[in-house]
Amino acid sequence: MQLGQLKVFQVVAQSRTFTAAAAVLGRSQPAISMQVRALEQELGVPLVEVVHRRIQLTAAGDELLRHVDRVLRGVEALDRAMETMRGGGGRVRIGASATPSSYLLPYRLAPFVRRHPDVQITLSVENPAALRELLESGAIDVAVAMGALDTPPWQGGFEIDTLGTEELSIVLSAGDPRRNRDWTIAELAAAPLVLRESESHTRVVLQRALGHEPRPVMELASNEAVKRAVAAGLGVAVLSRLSVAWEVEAGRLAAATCPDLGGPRRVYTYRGLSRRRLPVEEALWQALHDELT
Amino acid sequence: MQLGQLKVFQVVAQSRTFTAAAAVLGRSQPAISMQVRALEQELGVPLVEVVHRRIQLTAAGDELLRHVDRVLRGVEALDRAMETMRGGGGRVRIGASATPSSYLLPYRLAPFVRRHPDVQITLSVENPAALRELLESGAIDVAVAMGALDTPPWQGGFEIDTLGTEELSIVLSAGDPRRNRDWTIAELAAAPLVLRESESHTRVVLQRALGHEPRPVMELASNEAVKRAVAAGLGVAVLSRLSVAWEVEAGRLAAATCPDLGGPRRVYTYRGLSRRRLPVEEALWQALHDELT
DNA sequence: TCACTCCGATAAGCGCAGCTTATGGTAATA
DNA sequence: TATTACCATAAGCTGCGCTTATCGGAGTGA
Repeated sequence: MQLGQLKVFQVVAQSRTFTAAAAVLGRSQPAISMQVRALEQELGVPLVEVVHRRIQLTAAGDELLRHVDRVLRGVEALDRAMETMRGGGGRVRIGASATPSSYLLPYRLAPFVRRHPDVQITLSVENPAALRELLESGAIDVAVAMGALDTPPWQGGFEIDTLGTEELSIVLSAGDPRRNRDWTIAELAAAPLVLRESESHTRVVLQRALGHEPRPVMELASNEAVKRAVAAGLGVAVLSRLSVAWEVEAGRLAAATCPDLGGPRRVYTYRGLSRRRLPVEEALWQALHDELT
Repeated sequence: MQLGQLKVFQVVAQSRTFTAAAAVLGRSQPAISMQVRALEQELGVPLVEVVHRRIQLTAAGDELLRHVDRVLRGVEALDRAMETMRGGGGRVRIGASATPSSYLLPYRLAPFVRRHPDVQITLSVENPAALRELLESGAIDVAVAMGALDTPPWQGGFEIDTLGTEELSIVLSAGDPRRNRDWTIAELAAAPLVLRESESHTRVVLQRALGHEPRPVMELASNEAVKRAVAAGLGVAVLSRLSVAWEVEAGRLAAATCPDLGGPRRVYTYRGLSRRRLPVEEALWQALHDELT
């Protein structure tokens, strides 16, 4: 069965004569007759008959017409969806680790979303290992991570770019006298630490700087929970400077620096290397890096 | 766009390699590659890519797959519907005038419906003029009428058969002394008549027998209403004997005969002459006449 | 009733879409 | 590095489906 045959049948059903249907379809009359007969033979039921020089659907033809209408509407919907894709609409799936997804990406995505209101963006929060896997399997189109993702073992790997820079701050309660100065690594090691779970990138950096796995007094699942813990005087945290900027500005928390943790580090964007991309995907990638100030 | 291409895409999307998809479809690998590429070119979007030796759908391909699933499900539904038609299922539309549709057809249709529980029968009540038009336009497949329908002016007309016989009775109230005997036409002409509306076949017969248009004391829209009027003593009615059999038997009404109205007359069945028929339609036509006792 | 007209069916011919086999190139695997 | 597995390309062929030309038949008007 062919879509063309169904279309022919639909037009025939709405026409008075085969000749008229042929004119509508821009084909010759025998072509129409043959198509309809082929359809009848394939389906094994009579579909049309000519009575009083007018096309008349049989009961089977009547039933078929309903189905054909439904199928062809489905094809039209398909065409429209692809047209949208072609024209720069569609869907982009971003995966990001916690800090950029909360404190960095919203600012970068906002102008893009305003310019492309018909584009649907999905932002999921994952740890770096999951990001690699999702990107590899095609479940996300773009990954954003603070550190370097393991590059895949086979040739090519990912295309990598820089979204911006990020710096770790030592986060203190509001009145802490040790604020606004450089800490040594020894000083940090001696302080009671409130940290995110062990999969987070901050933990990796800390472990490298301390020379051993940090032993936090408390381990919490979100940046916000960590901040509240510090504010409550439970200890000292190490968080992205971006994530505490508002609270420091408002005087609810204080910050210090620690050069031994390494200076500003890049936030990386990843995407498949040789992937064939939709216009939206390309536009979003460009937007992410163009907005860099 | 071709249904075959959509099917190929669907299989490819569910396969790991083009070669595997080709095996499933029983075609060669280049055939699959070409079909997919043709689809991509026609739709103007990339659909699949091969990453890590595995087929990977792009965002557009993912979206397309959903639409393709829907369309192909629609085609399957279509096939099933046609299979039903082919196998003797389906729908038959009958048009009949009031008396046969109430007092004759139910008995004839009952055994057929019992034997074909998946067949949908539509029975609509129409006057003879409407029946002709509906049959002619294909809106009904079979017509049942008491008298002869005007045969269409062009060659062929309808196929006509006899469903059974019917006789007009004079209907009287239960205690009427004039029951159970032959009336003369003059006697009938002198009686106060309660009749159906002027389009009914009974009126045509009466008019012919009386030599003029009958002048009823009351004109009612249904057989049941006429019976109640007679029972209430409003006058005398002329109705099909079949339609009052129950009431006469129960003693609620009485009947008389009138040879001048003509003896038993046939109830005719009509259908289009050269119409191509489904198995159901043929079976119903046969059943209508086979059940004749 | 007969000629006229309109429409669908049939036949012959042809162009092209789409399949096949054969082969080359490339990425993952040992 | 050799091997394997897979996709892309090329060339050739088959057959589907279109076209034009023509016939036959049914409805229409004088």
